[in-house]
Amino acid sequence: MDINAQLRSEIQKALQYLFGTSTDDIQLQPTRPEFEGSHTLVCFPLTRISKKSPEQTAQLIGEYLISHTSQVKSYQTIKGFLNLTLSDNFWVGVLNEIHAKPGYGTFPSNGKEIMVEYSSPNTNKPLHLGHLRNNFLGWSVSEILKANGYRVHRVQIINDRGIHICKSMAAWKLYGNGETPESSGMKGDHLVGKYYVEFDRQHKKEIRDLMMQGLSQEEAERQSPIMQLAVDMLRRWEAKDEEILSLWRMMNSWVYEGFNATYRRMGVEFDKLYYESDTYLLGREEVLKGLERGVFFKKEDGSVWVDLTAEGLDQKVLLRSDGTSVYITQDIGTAILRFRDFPNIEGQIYTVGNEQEYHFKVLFLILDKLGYAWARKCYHLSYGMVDLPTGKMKSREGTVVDADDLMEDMVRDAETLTRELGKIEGLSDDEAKELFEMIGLGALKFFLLKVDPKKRMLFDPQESIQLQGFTGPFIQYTHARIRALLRKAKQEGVMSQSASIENPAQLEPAERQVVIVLSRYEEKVREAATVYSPAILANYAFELAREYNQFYQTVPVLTEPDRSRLQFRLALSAATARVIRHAMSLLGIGVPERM
RNA sequence: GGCUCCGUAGCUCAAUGGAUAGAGCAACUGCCUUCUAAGCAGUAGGUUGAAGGUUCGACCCCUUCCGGAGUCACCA
Repeated sequence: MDINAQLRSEIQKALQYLFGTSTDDIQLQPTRPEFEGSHTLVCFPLTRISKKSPEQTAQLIGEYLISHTSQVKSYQTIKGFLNLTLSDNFWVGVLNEIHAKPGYGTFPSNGKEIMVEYSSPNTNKPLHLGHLRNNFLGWSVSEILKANGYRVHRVQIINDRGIHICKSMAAWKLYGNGETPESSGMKGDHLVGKYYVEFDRQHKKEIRDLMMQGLSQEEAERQSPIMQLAVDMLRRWEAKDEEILSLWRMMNSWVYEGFNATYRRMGVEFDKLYYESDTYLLGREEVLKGLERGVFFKKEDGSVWVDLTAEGLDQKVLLRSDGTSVYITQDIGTAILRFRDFPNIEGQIYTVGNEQEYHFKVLFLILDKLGYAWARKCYHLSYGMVDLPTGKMKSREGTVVDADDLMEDMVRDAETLTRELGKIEGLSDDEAKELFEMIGLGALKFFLLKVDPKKRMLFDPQESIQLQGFTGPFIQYTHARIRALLRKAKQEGVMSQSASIENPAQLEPAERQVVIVLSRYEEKVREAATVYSPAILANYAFELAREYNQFYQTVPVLTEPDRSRLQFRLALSAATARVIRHAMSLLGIGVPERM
């Protein structure tokens, strides 16, 4: 089945036969579309072995492959490139295998477990566009790893404590008049976010007033009454003051309810949630243990540090002089707790923005220093920020794109266009609604996933609602069209009963191209996992859909009189629909039966 | 300032050190009396930020420079 591996081994045999020695460095690549063939052997590096020119080397190998293998039908050499054309017979066999393999694209269990963290929001405001990229990425990478045979645990760390939530609490206490999600009809996370914004407004106002009275900016920021209230709340929270704790629990519960609704619509789930309030103390203990063992050191003021100068970094504080935790302290605790909870995982993948690259470098080094072997298997899945045409998203400047609003907009646009195109006849209201949701979310997810995660990307709302070209809906549409075709074939009774495909005498170029693209799917699933990039599959799904559309446009299916050709085309269509569905599901995107 | 990442068509993005650097959008031209035109075919668009170097071969590796972003908190 693995065509590359087959060819590689045949080529190695050829080298052995022709030149008396071989190499593992066989450079096989897809043939460029402007040339004949499907696989290209780059022969320049082989001249060391052959002691001949690249052209001659290519020629000799080509001749050998034709006479010694069943699959290579002809070859063409251009400069040092050996382009191999495989027989149509072989390609029919390939399609047969794909067709007969329901799990094409899913690999058997490799016995390994892995943990993927994503989302991990603060609890003081609703999710935004950046969280969407994060969540879609985390979900998709999890699906990709599962398809590659891993058992995956999806988790997040919820940053539920700290000054940020106390700010929302303080503003609510002062100005909320007991407002609740029920009384206001507002989603809980948005309600709490409203008071976070309110805090900032008040804080700024108080700073202005205090500075007018002659205080410095820094003093004013600290002495502002609302800031002092928030800081006091944080102190009382750490002292387990019941009044504060119950306010904190109440407001966080509002947020969780809101988050859950957002996650539901996004289509993401988690196997286990970790809360910072549960792990920061463990982190503190671990740091203290490390201090005893001499892994860390204490400064005169009582603060605890790690020295990473030997690793090319600097010194990092782990506990403040008053003994309290900093950000990284709880991450240490969380990591250790997770490996206790899931002793069989071989590592963790942290889906976190690239602004925290330094942080994770430090974290993994610390865990390593503490003697945890798994630290070396931890990976920061670092992704680039999402920018707007107006520049960077800034919550304080109100330029943040809200996740709920955006999803709503996308679905509404999908609905408008679908109605305009008159594509909802025959659908019930529920079915239509489901379709709009699938298209809107599909467009959004695809837009965010088609770019290499590592790269920062621009989110242009105008472009994201596009449903043509390199988009999710284009691929969904291709799938729907195939399904319609297959329904009709069944209805007309032209669908073959036999499981295997008959061999048409010769393939149309468009048919052959589709099979070639289909045959590359599993290596793409592998590659996506090794580089943690859903973009690989997004690009692949697009390429497949495009290739199929070309076939669909140029080759008739249902009206084809030749029985074996008809069956081949139906099988080709069915396999394409299945691979599209599979690839899209790895992106977290559904595909419709009609649209 | 130190470190890291990024500069590819007007815009958004592709391209394991390999062929004439490819798609989508936008622009322009065609194709619905045949399986869904959210489609297909075509035209135009490039000194891959600049200059050197390594290599049979460089968007990719190395050096310098220019431009942009991130980071270097007893913030998270």
